[in-house]
Amino acid sequence: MPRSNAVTFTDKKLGSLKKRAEFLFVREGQYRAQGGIVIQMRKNPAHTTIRVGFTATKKIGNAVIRNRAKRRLRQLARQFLPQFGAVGYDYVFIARDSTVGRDWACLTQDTKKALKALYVLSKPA
RNA sequence: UCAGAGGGCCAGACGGCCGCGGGCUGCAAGGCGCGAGGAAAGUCCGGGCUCCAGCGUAAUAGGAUGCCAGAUAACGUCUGGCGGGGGUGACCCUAGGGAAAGUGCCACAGAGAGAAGACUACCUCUAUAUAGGGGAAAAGCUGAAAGGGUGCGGUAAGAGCGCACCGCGCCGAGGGCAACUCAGGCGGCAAGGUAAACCCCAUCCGGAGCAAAACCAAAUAGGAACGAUAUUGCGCGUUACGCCGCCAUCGUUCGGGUUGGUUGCUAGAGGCUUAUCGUGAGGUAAGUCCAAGAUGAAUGGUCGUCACUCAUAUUUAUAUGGGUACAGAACCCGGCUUAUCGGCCCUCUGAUAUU
Repeated sequence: MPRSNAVTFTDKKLGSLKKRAEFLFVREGQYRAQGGIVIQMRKNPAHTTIRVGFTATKKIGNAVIRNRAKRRLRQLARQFLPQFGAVGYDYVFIARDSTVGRDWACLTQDTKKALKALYVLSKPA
């Protein structure tokens, strides 16, 4: 059976990062911290789709807090990555202390600004 | 009404919009239905299940448990009872076997601390205003603890020295399955305490865990299986005995570690209702229901209305703002422990008021 993320996606469906090695790979790329969110990005020549992963460390809180933060990040990714993400890049969304408590409207603005800034970096002159 | 004791339950509700993970159905588009907890937590006990060359019997070491009876698959859990302690009471607490098997410890103070003791005070004798001898455990002092308590008799002064009551120890008819209880009798009353100190006794216990384990696909060797020959003791298992297994050579066949996927994976010591047996934990029978299954890991995001509650303001009913815990399944059950905003219900006890 072929690996699901090896299939060439033509729609806007997002792939996901699953291995620790993949997260470490993205960490070496560009990053942008904005308000209640940190986004990392790196070009991955092996894929022609947008892939995304989520990180919430123990520094943020217990399991309930971390899961809640990841759900909000996942919701943000669904809303904005198909529109503002760069194809062929891997993204990692990292939760901060303020991710859970921050107003949802502010969080969406943070995400849009961060993604736009990173999109510019993905198209070097 | 106030104060308190025991037990049970809930864990904000509803609706838009946008989404997620399984299942069923459909050629497809889609449709239908399901989707966190009382602790899912800590991983502290007990099981099921899976694997590990072991299995049976016995023993050693180690660990756990420790009044009695019962419940249960099992337990260190639960139920009922007994003993001890606390409370006016409802009720609560209790590791509660053995100290004449042995070892250790009991500081300091104090005259004396375990077959105790004479410092002061007391009684008495001898010389005589002080010293010495004797009696004595009643008073003082010390201490956590001073070798039964109170009263009467008794005496030089005293003392279980004698007696009564209380306490204690031993025996014990009768009651109880048992722990134990107890009518009565006997003994003048003891060489203490500590075993969540070592220890002794009784009972129980193999280890690792779903990242267990099985299968499929890809890719590769030091291996694995079967058959034949060889038959020595060695190795594995904590040890001994018994049974069994492995071992060297040849031939044939198949293929580790790792990665991905599938199974394990949710119908079970299952929930609910009724009947019945039992003081109860629970047992039995009938009916009925199917209730998450992810794997960088779904069960959500956001907005609105209402509910509860807190603060502030005042027109005492509204406005504004805040809050609505602890916490997230990861193979599954039975418990224990810990965390928890706010609220509701039931039963019982004491006090006060009224009738």
